[in-house]
Amino acid sequence: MVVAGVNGELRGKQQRGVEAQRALLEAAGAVFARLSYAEARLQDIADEAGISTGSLFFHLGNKTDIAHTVLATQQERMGLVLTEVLERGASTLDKIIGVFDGLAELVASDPLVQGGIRLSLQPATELDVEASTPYQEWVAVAARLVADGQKDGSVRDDIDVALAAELLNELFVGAQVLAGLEDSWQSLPLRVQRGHRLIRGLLAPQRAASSETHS
Amino acid sequence: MVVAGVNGELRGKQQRGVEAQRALLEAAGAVFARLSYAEARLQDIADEAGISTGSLFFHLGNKTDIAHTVLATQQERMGLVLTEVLERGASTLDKIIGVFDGLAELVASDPLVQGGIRLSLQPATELDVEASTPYQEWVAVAARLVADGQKDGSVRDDIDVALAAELLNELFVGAQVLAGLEDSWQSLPLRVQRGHRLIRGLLAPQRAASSETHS
Amino acid sequence: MVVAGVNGELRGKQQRGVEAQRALLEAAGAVFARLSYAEARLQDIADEAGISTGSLFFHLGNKTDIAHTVLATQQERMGLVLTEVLERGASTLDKIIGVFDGLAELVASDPLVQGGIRLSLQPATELDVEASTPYQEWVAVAARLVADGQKDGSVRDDIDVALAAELLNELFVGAQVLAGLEDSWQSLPLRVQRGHRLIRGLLAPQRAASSETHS
Amino acid sequence: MVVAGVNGELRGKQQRGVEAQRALLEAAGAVFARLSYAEARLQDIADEAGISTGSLFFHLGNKTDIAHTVLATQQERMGLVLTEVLERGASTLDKIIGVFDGLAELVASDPLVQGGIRLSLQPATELDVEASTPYQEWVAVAARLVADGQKDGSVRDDIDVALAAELLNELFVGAQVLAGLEDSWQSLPLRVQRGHRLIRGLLAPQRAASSETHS
DNA sequence: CATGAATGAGGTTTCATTCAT
DNA sequence: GATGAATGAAACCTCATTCAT
Repeated sequence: MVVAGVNGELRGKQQRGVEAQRALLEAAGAVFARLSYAEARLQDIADEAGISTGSLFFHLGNKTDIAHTVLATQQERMGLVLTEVLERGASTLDKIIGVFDGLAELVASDPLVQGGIRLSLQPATELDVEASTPYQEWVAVAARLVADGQKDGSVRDDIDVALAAELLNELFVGAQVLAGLEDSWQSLPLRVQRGHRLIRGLLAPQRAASSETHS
Repeated sequence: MVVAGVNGELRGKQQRGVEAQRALLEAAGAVFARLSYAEARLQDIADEAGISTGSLFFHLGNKTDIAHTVLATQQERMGLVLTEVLERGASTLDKIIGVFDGLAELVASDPLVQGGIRLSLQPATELDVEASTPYQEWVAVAARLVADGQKDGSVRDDIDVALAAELLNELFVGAQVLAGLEDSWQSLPLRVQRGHRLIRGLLAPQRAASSETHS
Repeated sequence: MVVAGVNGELRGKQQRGVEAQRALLEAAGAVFARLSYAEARLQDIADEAGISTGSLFFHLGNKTDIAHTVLATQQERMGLVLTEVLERGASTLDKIIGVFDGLAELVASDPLVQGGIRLSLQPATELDVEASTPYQEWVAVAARLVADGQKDGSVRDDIDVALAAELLNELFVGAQVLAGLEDSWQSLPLRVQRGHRLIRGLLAPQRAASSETHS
Repeated sequence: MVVAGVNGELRGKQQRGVEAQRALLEAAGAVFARLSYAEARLQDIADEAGISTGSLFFHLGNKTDIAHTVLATQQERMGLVLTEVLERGASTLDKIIGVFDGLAELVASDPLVQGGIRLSLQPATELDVEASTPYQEWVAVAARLVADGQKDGSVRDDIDVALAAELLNELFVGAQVLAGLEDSWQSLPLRVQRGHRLIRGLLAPQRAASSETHS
């Protein structure tokens, strides 16, 4: 059938284009993960992807366009982890910890996400503006979860929700940064795990006190 | 004495040189505080200091030299805060918190230190290597303090020293990074203060439990 | 006849090709009319024609090929106007003025001709050579017409034919250029009309003197 | 005297800078005189001036900056010719013709002015806006002169001032363009001289009719 | 010591042209 | 025939570094 042929061709070409774009993005993320925005050369990205700089421009546009797309994709993937964890049946406190673990796992295994993190931590004049806003969003997410936990009883009542959210965020960001410097995020899941006790101590109801945090 | 006179003159010249160098370093730090290493132009630093690029080279050398000197000076100043706090008569736990407060104050008020922080958080290929080691040193400092606290009884016994040191470091780094993004570190002292309760909850002996952390 | 059929088919195909080529040429002319040769991108032409760059090459070849074809077509169309006007029954002086009017009308209404004008007025290293020769041809045409006018009495005798031809050409070129800058040649017919009196004053026999040129 | 020395040095440096800038501008004008804006490479200009592209940027800035400066300098030089001619004691009609001659001489001998002309005749998207306005100014100048001529009697009364100014402009622009194509403006003074009779025929009072225009 | 003009390598971006589909 | 992804050369621009004054 001609129609089918045409469709197939179109899908084939689109498919190729989309795939190439995805591959290029991964390469870009990997480069931004190990070089600062200004230091990363488009040539590096093109080499990493095995294509020419001309094609790079064709598919992803500007250097700033590339960075923005990496950032957007990173947010998307982190958002996916969030929703996936939230769908699990568990106490809210367990979900909070699950989110940390899930994100740590994602960061440790996905170079594009690593690149996004590096980008969002830099003061790149060319990108700025929305670079820092994601962190505010994550604080909001944390606050919502803590409040939910208070409703279902898995988080103690006498806690300042905003403060707790801020501290959780600082802790995670600190772990991210240090893991990034130390071993390219390979140790992030471990670092997060080592923080479980502190988090439970901070959030869990008083019963047994926060003795878990301690050896 | 003639010799003394000559020495005095020399010292005067050296002095002048040192002062000029110090002023240039401050300018460099301020620039690195708002621009990434690769984005910062030597012209920017020269402009900020009100001198010519030629003089900049004469006094501070290479771009990498400049960055290294900024980093070294930052470490020096942070070290000064540390020793100063440790000399105070107080329980070790109070000293730990005092160090955090002192460093936060320093970071918030000293552009050169801000520049050093930015530099040490970047994956600048040209600098690297020793960039990340300072953080390990601070972890070691924290570990030593926690252990001291256990000896004088201001820190609970049943704690994993290394783990606690790591967590303290992560918390401080996270606060640093987020304060840097949010308002150029102006909010860092406040952020650190808001963490006091969590730290006491983590470290203080069990008596009243960690109820302080909560509102 | 089979042969005829084949021929017809071929002619049909050729016909289609020729039509497509013509449409593409119009698009090319329109682009060259508003962008300099070097600034005009083949992509612009393809977009204007609503086809792909690949097809553009198939039909029109090189960028230089395209420009040359536009120039040739422009000359062709201007030549058509010339022969058409010359076939009218009228005094030679009226024909001269008629040629000016006809060309002005053509330029104002035909984007391809506009493109050709722009191309022939540029010092495009890639094209050059023959770009300027057309103007010499038009001077020759003018000279021939002025001489003819002297023979049929519609042009005064005591005139330097070559000089008059040169001046007529300068006047027309000047009007073209200024109309092009001012409003994309929309005002060219008007500009030429406003020159009628000057031309008649220059060429017409002495009877009433050149009082017509004046208000 | 120290002050004198400092002043001398400053003036020396400034002097050098200004001279270098002037030399570069001349080179830029020469290049724009033979290549279209888009075709002219900064390398060409730097080569013509015997310096590096870096210095070119240092002294003249952007490519657009360079073009704008060339255009401004061209206008300035043409304005100088205008005022110089107008200061001569002569009838207004003679001044009008004197302006044409003076400008023709300038154009023929000054490569920077030639470059300015080429630039102002191109539809360079990057420059546009003020590129075409100079011509309107010259029409205004012509109109003023023609009106002045009517007052002192050197120009006939029964003439449409605006129309005459427009025609004079067209004639000069046409001569410019054709002389540029033919022999890089070397023939422009001659071309303008050959137009003297036509101009006098157009503007001079009726007495002897415009018989001068004719051989 | 200080200045700022000069350099040149290197980065980003553009675009004519080709070719597999 | 038609498409558009791919290429690579070349253009513009930036900036660390040097050096004559």
